[in-house]
Amino acid sequence: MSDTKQRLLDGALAALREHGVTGVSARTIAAAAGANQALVFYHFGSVDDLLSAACEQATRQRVDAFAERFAAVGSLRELLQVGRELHDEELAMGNVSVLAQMLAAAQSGERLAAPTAAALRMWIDEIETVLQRLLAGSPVAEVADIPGLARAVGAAFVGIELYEGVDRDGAHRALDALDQLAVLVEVVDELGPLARRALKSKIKKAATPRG
Amino acid sequence: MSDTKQRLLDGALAALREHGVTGVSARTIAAAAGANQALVFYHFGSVDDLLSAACEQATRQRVDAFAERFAAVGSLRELLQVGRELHDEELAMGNVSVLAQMLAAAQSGERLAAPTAAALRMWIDEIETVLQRLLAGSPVAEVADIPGLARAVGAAFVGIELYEGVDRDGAHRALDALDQLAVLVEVVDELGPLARRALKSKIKKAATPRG
DNA sequence: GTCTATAGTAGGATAGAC
DNA sequence: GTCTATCCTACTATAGAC
Repeated sequence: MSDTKQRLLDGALAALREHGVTGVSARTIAAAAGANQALVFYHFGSVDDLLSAACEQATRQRVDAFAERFAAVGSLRELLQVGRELHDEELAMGNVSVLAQMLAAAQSGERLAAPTAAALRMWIDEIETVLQRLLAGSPVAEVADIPGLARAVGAAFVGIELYEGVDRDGAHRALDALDQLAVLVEVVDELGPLARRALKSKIKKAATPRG
Repeated sequence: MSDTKQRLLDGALAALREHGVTGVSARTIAAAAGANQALVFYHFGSVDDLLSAACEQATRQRVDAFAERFAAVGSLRELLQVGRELHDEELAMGNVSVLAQMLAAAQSGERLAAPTAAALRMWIDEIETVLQRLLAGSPVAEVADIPGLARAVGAAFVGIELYEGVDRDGAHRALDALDQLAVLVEVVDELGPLARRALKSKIKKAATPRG
């Protein structure tokens, strides 16, 4: 990977951070990269392709950087805690959630949809692995589709990142509330075997998955 | 409200739907409204101000249209069900979640932040009212901050809307999983008084809210 | 691979006729 | 209130020198 190409990838993220998805352009990216505007097209063909590549690479790196922490997660609260660390680090790095910006742009920019979905998928896969491990043998696994839950968690996290951008206190309060809710789920999971069996039978009766 | 002004408000939503936040402009809005481009500035001063006004008005209308349905909600599953109806209706109307697009734009467009936050707040307030009613006297209310939960739910919903734009099947699966999870929460809520008291005491011990 | 220059397009915003 | 016309800026993308 040539030095310039990498600088453009980094510049794309920087431009996304600074100007947002509405203000990103070959020119703002090149300026952030300290490179010439024409090189965007020489190396990547189009701005969208550069953004896609940058999102893919950045997400890959962030996911790898958090791999050990995900592997060490032993409870839902700890999973949420890792989520908050991720959230805080992104914030400290000045990231306005690159992924969320890309998702918004991808709603109508069809060419961005697949690369963006792939990037979000990386996070979802990590979450799915953790949930699978945490919830094995729990009543939750009896009723809920784990891959579906992982998708819900990933998407919800993106939503909260966006929310934080317009209401920091509100987002903080939301995360605290989820933390408290996680306590409840864990307590249920730690119920004695008798209570759990009763719970399971109630769940079986109540569970009528909607089509 | 003059006819043209209203057509511009509708046109702003249409342009947001069709071209996304990256493709919206005074020209695309005016085209969608069947009006002259200069009228955007005459009536609203700037594109951002028009977008803010359109988002505010549209959200107000949608919230009002769902008021009775929110009032009729009697369980968490029903709340989720109303959320899905909302989601489906937005989709059928061709809305790519106007609010999510605005949130993305608001991350770096400072002038959009406050109006967008206010619009999201309308949904959050509705959710908060419902949760307050549903969870009164439940173990959940003992541990979790209801306004915080409402914020988490609202933000999560926005995230899922965005996710749907790039992976329809994945979003559907996520919502199904949440539906199944809601069953679990309800079952907990319907536990006998004895089990509930045990739960509460466990919760009290476990609950150590993070600062 | 990197630069300058430029063509062609679209955008925000205003002035002024009607 | 609405329109035309216009200014100026910024954008994508390419051509061609180096």
